[in-house]
Amino acid sequence: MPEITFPEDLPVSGRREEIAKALTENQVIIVSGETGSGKTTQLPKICLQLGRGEKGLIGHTQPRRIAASSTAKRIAHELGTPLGEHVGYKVRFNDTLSKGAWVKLMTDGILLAETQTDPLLKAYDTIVIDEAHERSLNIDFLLGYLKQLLPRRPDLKVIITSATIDADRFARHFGTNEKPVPVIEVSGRLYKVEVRYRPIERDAVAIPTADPNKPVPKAVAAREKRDLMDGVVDAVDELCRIGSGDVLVFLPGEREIRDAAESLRKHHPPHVEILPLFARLSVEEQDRVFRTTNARRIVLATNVAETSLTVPGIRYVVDAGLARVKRYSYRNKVEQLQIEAVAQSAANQRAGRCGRVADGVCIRLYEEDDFNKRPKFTDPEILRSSLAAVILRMKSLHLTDVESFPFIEPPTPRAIADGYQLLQEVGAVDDNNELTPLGRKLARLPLDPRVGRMILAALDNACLTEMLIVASALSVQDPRDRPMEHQQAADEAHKKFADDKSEFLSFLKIWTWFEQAIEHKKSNRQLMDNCRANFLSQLRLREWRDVHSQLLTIVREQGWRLNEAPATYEQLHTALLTGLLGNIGFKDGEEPGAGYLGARGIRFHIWPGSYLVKKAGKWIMAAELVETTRLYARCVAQIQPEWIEKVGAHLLKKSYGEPRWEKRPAQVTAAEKATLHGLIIYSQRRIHYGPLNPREAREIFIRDALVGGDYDTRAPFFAHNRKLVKDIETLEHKSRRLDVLVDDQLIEAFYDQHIPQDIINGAGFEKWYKEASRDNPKLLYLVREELMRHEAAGVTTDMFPKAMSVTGIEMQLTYHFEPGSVRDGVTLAVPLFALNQVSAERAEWLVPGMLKEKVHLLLKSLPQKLRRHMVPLPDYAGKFMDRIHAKMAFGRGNLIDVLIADIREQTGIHVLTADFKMETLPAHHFMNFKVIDEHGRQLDMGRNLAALQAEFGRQARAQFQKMAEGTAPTGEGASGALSVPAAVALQAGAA
DNA sequence: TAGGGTTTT
Repeated sequence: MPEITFPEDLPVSGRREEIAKALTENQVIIVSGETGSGKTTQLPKICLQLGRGEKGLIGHTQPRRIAASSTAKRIAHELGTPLGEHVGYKVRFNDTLSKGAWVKLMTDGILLAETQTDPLLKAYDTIVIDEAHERSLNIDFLLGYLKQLLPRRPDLKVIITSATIDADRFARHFGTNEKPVPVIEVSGRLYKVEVRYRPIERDAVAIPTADPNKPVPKAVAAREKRDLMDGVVDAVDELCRIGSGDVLVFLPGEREIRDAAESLRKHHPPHVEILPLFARLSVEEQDRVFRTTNARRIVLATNVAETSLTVPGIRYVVDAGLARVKRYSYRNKVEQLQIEAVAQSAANQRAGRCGRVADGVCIRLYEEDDFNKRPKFTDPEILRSSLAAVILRMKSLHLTDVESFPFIEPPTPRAIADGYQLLQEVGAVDDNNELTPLGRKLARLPLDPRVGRMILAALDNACLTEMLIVASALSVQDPRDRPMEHQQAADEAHKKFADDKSEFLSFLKIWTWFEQAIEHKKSNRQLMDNCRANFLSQLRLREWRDVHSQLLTIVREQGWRLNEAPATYEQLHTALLTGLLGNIGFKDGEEPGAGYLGARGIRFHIWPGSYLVKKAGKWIMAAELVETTRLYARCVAQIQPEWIEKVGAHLLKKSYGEPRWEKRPAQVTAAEKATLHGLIIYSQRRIHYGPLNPREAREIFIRDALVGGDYDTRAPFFAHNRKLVKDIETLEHKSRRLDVLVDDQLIEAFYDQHIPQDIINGAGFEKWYKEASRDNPKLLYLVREELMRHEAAGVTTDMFPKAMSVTGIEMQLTYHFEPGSVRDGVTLAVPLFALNQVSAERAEWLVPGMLKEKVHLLLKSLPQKLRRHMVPLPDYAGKFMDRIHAKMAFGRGNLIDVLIADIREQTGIHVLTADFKMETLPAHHFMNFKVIDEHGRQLDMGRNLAALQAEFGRQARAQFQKMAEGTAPTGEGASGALSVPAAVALQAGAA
C-alpha cells in the first residue's frame, strides 16, 4: 500500500481522525459538508487507512459518470498509483478496474445494477454513497436497499455524504428517531456569498389565477417574459458595476436563454461574451464556457450548471428562481415539464456557484419573502416519477413489496398502483401483481419497461434487427443537433432522414447514414466534420451505438433471433405499439390545430418541430407525451386502428348496441363498440351476437326469424307453419276476434320447446334440423289443434294480457317462468312518472290467467277449520273466477276483501284478513314492478311497490309535473302508448 | 408552433 497523505488545506483532512473513529464505532455514518470540503476524494483514503478495502472493495458512488471517472483519476493520482490498479472506476460501457483494486468509483446506477447479481453486495466491505442529497431515483433506491441489507451484512460499513441541510434526514433513516446515526459535519471551503433580492417589477396587469389546465393568455405570457428579461438585464448591469468577474445566470430553458441572450446583446458592449449553456448544446459550444478569455463572460445556463457542470471563474450569479421540472401525472399518465419555482436548497446551490474562487454576489429575481416561503427541498425524483421500472426491478430482485420497502420518502399508494397498472398493461405482472415470465424477461433488459416490451414484441414480429436500433435510440438523447443560430440549416440537413409516415424510421435512416459514414471515413477528424455538417452529435451517436451493442449482447445471450429480411412497416410499428398503447391518438377534427384525442380523454398535439406535424394521419402513436406549454407528442408515426385491436386486445373494452336479427347472414347481430382507455377504436361494427349471449340470440332467432318469418329456408315446416298461421289469421278476421287465436308467444314457446338450447343462428339451426327431421319429419310442424289446445288451456291474451291500463296509461306486462328468479311471474313496466299512480290493490289481482292459482293457494293458507268449508279448493277457486268474470269484477277492490265477501256469501263462514298466510305464497304470485325512465331503461325492480314509491316518489312527482306542463319526453319504451294529454287528463282526474 | 438534468441489469 502506498503512503496515504491528506492535503492539509482541505477541511475534511482536519476531521479525519474523528471520521475514522465514528466509522469504527458505527456501521453507518453521515458526513455532511458543502462543496470544497474534500469529502469526495478524502473519504476513500480515510477508509483505506482504517484497513478497509482489503476484505472487499471500497465502493464509492457518484450520480454522474463523468464525476465517477474524474474522482477515480484524482484519487489514483493522490495515491500515486496508475488508474485502474488500486483505484478504478466502472460506469456503463467502461470498466477500468483491475483485480487487486481497493477503491471502485462508479455511478450509483452501477451499484444498483450489481444488486441483481450480488444481492448481498459481497464484493464490498465499505460503501460510500456520495451526493445523497441529490435524491435521484437510483440514490433513493440504494438507500432503501442498504437499509434492509445492513442487518445481513454486519461487517459492511456505509458512509452517506450529503449537503448539510438534509443530513438529519439520512441520520434518522439509518438509525431511529431516538438514536440516529452520527453526523459529522465538515465545513466547506466556500467564500462568502452576498445574496441580494431584486424582485422583478411587474407591469400592473391582472394576472389570472394559475390554472394548470388553462394556458396562460399569450399577452400575459409575453409580458411576463419581457419582465423577466428586463430583470436579468438590470441584475447583470448591477453586478457588472461591482467589478470584474464572470456572471452565471440561471434560467429555466433554452427558449429563455435565447431571449435573454438577445436582450443582453442589445444592451451590452460587444466585448462582453454571452454564452448559452444547456445540456443539448454541442460539445464545441459547451467547451466555450470552459475557455476563459479577457472579455467578461455572461453564461446563461439551465439547471445543468447547478450540479452537472461547474463553470469556472464565476463571481456573480443571477437566479431567476425557476426551473423546468419533470413530473409524472398519474391522472393522465403523461409526463409534465413545466416551469416551477425552485426549492430553497436549489437556490442555495445556485448561489454557491459564485463562491468558489472568491467572495461572490448572487442576485435573486424574487422577494426574500418568496424565498422563505418556498419548500426547503426539491421533491425527490421518486415522488415525481412513474414507478413501473422501480417496481419491476424490485420484483425481479425478490425484494419486499414496494409498499413496505424502506424508502426515505415512500411513494403514495396511488403512485404504486399506477406503476402496477402500467406493468399489467405491458404484461409484466399478472392480475395479482406477480411477475410473469414476460416480466422476468423485461427485467433483464436495461430499458424502460415499455421499450423493453417493444423488443420482446419485435422478436415475435421478426423485426428485432430494426427494433434494436429504434429501442436504443429511444433510450438515449436525440442525436440530431438543432443549434439556435442554425435551426433552418439543421432542419434542412435532417430532411434526408425524414419519412412521410413515421419518425421512428428516421432513426433507421440516421443509423444507416452513420454506419456508412464510419465505413467511409478517412480520419476521425473527417468523421467529426461530417457529423457536424449534418447536424448530428457524435457524442450522442456514440452513446446510441453503445446502448445498441449492449442490447445486442443481451439478445445474443438469450439466443433471440435477429431477422435478416428487412421488416415491413407493419411488423416494426405493431411491435412498437405494444409499448405505446397509452400513447395513441385519433384526429377527430379536420380543422388545423384540432389535435388528437388520446387515451383517458386527453387531447394532444404533434410537436411543432416534427416533420409529420401537418401530414400525420387519422391514427398515430407517439414515443412520448410531454406536457409543456401544451401536451405535445414527440416522435410519432401513422398506425392502422386494426393494429390497436390486435396489439391491445387485452385492454379493449367492448359494448354492444341493441341486438337484432339479420336475414342475410341469418344471425343475430349487434353494433359493437370498442374503447381503449376510453378512446373509441371503432363503433357501429355489426358482429355476430350469438356467442356473446346465446340465450338472447336464440330468443331473437325464434321470435324474428322463425315466428316473424324473416328467414330464408327450404325446410318444409317453415312454409307449412307460415301458411297455417295465415289461414288461422284469416279465420280470426272473419270471426272478428283478433286477440284470441294466434298468439306469437305461443308459437315462440312451441319452438322454444323443440329447438335445442345451443341453436343461435340460421346455420346452426339448419344443421340441427337436417338431422333431427330425418328421424321425425313433422318435428316442427304446428298443427291447428295444437294452437287451439293452447286456447283451450286458457293461455290466451285475454288471460295473459300484454299490457295493463293504469288510470289510462298502458303499461307493459311480461311473463317469465323461472322459479327463484327475481323476474319469475309477471312484471309490470312502470314509467317513472306514473309510479305514484300504480295501485297496490290492483296489482294484487295479477292477470286473469294467474288469479285462479293464487286464490287456490290463498284458500290453502287458511287454517284447517275454515278451509274445510271450501273443499275441494281448486273447484272453489275455479267457481270464484267464474263469479268474478260474470260480475265483470276482475281487478276491482281489495282482492282479499272480495274473497272474504265471496266466502261469506257462499258458505256463511266468517274469514278474517289475518287468517290468510300470505307468506306461504311463492313470490310469483305477487306482481313484480320494473321502474323505467323515459328511454325505457330500468331504474329499479322489485315486488315491494311501497318501497319503490318511497325511493322514487319525489322524482316521479317531479316528472309527472313536467309532463303535465307539456315539456315531457316522448315516452318511448314505455309501450309507446303514453301521451301527454293522457298524463294531463290523469292528473286532472287525480286532483 | 417549440423540451430541465441524470442514470442502467
